This record gives sequence, structure tokens and C-alpha cells, in this order.
Amino acid sequence: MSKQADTPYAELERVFHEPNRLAIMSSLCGATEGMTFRDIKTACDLTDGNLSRHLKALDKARAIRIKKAFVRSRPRTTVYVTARGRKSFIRYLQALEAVLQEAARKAGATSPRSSSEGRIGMSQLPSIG
Amino acid sequence: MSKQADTPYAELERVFHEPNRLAIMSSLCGATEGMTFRDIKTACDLTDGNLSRHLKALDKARAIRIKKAFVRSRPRTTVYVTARGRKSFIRYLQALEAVLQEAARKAGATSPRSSSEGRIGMSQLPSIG
DNA sequence: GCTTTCGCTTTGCATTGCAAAGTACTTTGC
DNA sequence: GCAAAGTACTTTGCAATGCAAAGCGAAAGC
Repeated sequence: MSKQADTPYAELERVFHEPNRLAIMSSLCGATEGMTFRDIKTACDLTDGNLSRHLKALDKARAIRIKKAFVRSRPRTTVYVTARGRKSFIRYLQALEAVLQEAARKAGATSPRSSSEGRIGMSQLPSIG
Repeated sequence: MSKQADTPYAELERVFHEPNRLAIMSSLCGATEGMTFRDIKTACDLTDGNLSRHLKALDKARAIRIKKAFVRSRPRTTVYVTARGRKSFIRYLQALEAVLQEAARKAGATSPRSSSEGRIGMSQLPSIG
């Protein structure tokens, strides 16, 4: 069924594999209290339309939750990462790390050194189920 | 001005940011003698058409060189990574590593630990000037 | 001869990434 | 009090991709 089931490349969730969305998810994961539209726009240096579309994509994937409210009679969109979103984002990052490690090994493989020495690790990430 | 468009490599790096092309480049970087169309197809588990298009994209970006020849009166396409391609691919991997590290820091940032401990490194990669 | 296989390339189409334009207000200047 | 400017987004238009299906020419099998 799935095309490349045993390669780590398959694990790269498409919705996160876009630099701007990666930036958005990173920012959101670092902000437990959520971020406003403008916050994200500034943090990730995006245009309005661009951000709007990315948020829609992430929302559709249930990676984020979008809360709209009026504050001082102005609309305010606040965005939170969902538990599901955080979990799958971390999974994506782990997959990315595996891919990167594999690529680095091959790209630098003129004389392969002992791999336990300079190994890329991801001990900063919590392990998931 | 624009976010990341001011380095000359930015354009070239975009071409690698596609899982299948990343896989292709990784394979090619590990094969100094080049790989045939079928080799890559098998190694990366791609369909013919898909591989054809990706090779075209990588060729256009001058990341690979495509040599066509007839062997036993059959066409044979052999693909090599160019020096330029290898260099910019490594640069891409380094950029990706930086992004990943930042993302990992934020995604796992409930209680930030000392960053010198489990730090992600890329000492397997040769540094490029 | 005619089908099948091999080794690719081209085509068709749905999905995107992006900026520009649009919407629906509120606030400010005069 | 009315126009112009600002705020906070959303929608639109379009070129670029990713993908599989279909196509295509040559050779091999029947």
C-alpha cells in the first residue's frame, strides 16, 4: 500500500514539511499561551495571506486550534497548538532527524568515521509513545 | 526585504526540500560511481515518471549530471552528483540541521535543559568554505 | 508478425505557495 | 461628520509542483 514504508522519508508529514509551517509550529510549540495572528506573522515574517493559508492547512490537519474573539471591538485570532499537533510535530521532527542523519552519513561518506562519535542526537525532544 | 532569498544558495536549496529529492541526493552522494535510473528508482522506491521529473528538476538546478548512453543497444541513463550539487546539498543539510535544532528546542521546551548536553551536531559533515 | 518487456518521457490533473486584491470593520484627521 | 488611514484578516489568481497514468521507441520473446 504505502509506497516507501521502510524508509525514514515516508515519515515526513507533508503538512509540516514546509519551511514556513515548520516555523509556525516551532513558534507555537514554544508558546503555551497561544499566539495571535500578528504575533505569528511577525515571528515568522510572513505576509497576511500566506499566514492565513498556512493556518488553514494546519487547522485542517488538526495540528492547531484557532480561536476567534473580539477584543476592544476588534477581531482577534489566537492560535494554539493541539496535543495531537504537538505530538505529530515531534514525530515529524524525529523523522526529519533520522533523514538528516542518513543524508549526512551518505553525503559525508568519503571516509566513514565511527558513527558513535559525532552522532546527531535529539535528546532535547521528549520521546513519544 | 524577503526572508531567505538573499543568499545565492537559497534557490538551489529549495530544490532539495522535497523528501524524494532528498532521498535521491543522499543516494547519489553515497555513490561515487553514479547510479543508473533503475538503481535510483529501486533505492528510493519511486515510479518512473516521478523519478524522471525529479531528475529533471535536479539537473536544471545543476545539482546532478545526467549521462545517456547505449549499452547493449539499450538506453542507459547514469546520474552523478556534481561538485556544485554536493556542496549545496551539504549546505542545505546544515541549514536543515539548524532549523531542526531550533524546532526541537522549542517543541521540547517545557523545561529547557542545558543545551551543551544533548546538542545536535553535524560533525559527520565536512565543513565547506 | 505481434505482443511483451525495457527504459525512460510526456501528459493531465489536483494541490501548493505566494502576493495582490478584497472585505469588514475601527480609528484618526480635518 | 465624513473621508482617509489603519487593523485584522480572507479570498483570488496564478505559476510551480508532485504524482500516477499513459505514451513511446527499441529490443526480445513467441
